[in-house]
Amino acid sequence: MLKPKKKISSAVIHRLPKYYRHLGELVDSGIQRISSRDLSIRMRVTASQIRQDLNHFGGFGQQGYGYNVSSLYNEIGKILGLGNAHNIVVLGAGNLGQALAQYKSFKKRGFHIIGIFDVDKELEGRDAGPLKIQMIDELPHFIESNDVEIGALAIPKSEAKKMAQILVDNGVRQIWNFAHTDLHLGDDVTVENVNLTESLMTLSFRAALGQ
Amino acid sequence: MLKPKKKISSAVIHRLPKYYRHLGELVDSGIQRISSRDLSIRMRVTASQIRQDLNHFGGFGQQGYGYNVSSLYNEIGKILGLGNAHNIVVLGAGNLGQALAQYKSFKKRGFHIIGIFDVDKELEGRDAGPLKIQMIDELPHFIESNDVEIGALAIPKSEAKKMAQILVDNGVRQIWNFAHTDLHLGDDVTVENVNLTESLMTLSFRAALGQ
DNA sequence: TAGATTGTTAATCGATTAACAATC
DNA sequence: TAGATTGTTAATCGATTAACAATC
Repeated sequence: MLKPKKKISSAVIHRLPKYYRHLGELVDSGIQRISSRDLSIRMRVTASQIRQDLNHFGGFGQQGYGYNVSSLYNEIGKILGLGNAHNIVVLGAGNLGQALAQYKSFKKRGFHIIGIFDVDKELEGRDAGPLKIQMIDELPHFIESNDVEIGALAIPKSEAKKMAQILVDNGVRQIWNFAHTDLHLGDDVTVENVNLTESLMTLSFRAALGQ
Repeated sequence: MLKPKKKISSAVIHRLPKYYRHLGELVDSGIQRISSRDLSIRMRVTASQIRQDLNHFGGFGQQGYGYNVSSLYNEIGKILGLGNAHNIVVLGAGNLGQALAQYKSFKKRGFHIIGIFDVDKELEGRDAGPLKIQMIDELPHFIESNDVEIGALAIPKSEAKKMAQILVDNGVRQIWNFAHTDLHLGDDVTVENVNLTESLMTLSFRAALGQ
């Protein structure tokens, strides 16, 4: 990964994948160069913001020309660490866990779900897409013998803290948390929360406000 | 809904459901009053921010006392519009669509998934939890005869724009978009994007940055 | 009453936008 | 070269934090 000049704000972190997505679309449509202005129109942001954001990581453009689409696409991919594979285990083989395990889009970005685990004996050995559901007590051994970077928690909040701790104790440092609770696992563990109910409440509230 | 004094920032909108969640936990644990300071410690934000946020909607506290937990919980519920039921239809009966249709937590907040639709004839009439999968051409009639507020798009991005337009044409004004594309449907339509792949990329990038 | 804690104004901080010299 | 557009500095805007008078 390219080393950023200074601290990257959360806002920039969230915009990088969007630049990547839009540039991918431009690559697909055969467009070879683009100015910050044209990209800004496409993405509905300001050109200034695009130039500021990119310059956290380096000068990828050329005065008078703009940006080479495919090379910028590749550079942002590198910044986001998409060059290497990222292995994921899913904890919880309910509907959401199974949906995650079978979601096709992750693989395109190098994220591979390589295991799905549950506590329910009933589910042991059942298929979840290409995977077989395993029992949680097999998890430590599985992590040890596979290069697991990310643990996804698709379990009730009552289980979340305990399961997260098992992941962390076995060396997983990235938690993708779908449980409705905040996890505090120490400075060296990164947690990304996805709270679908709160997302829905936000939608409904924004609509009521007319925003 | 209480009428806010001035424009509510996106940051505040996203924090309100978190206040609601934490206050709900306090209610459950039998705590009857709390100061902004104690709540700030619990939620890992500043007390100042809590007081500022709440005062967008009214003065819910009392000097020298703090906030009454259950009454603040109820007030925020009202602000978020949780008093009334919100009906949802899910478009797309793949793994994600089916997971959403069977997700238990929405109902607790008054969000009811009342229909799930797909284009695939193979799926017609199959069970998705308590619902039967219907065909998309039944959607306009379904919306007309039910009070549908929200449409959830759990479909590929190639279909998203067209399906969103069907929803909007039939009067749905809130789109919960899981497809990997931006939708621009006019000022009177509220769109909430949930891009799971981008969420994963964000997690991985933050971990690489050590944030 | 004295102590606690709010609601609100003022200060600070950080992110976004604007401007423009550098340069392809 | 002339025109276009970047990278970057400066200005603005908005959100967060601090401070404190009001008051329960």
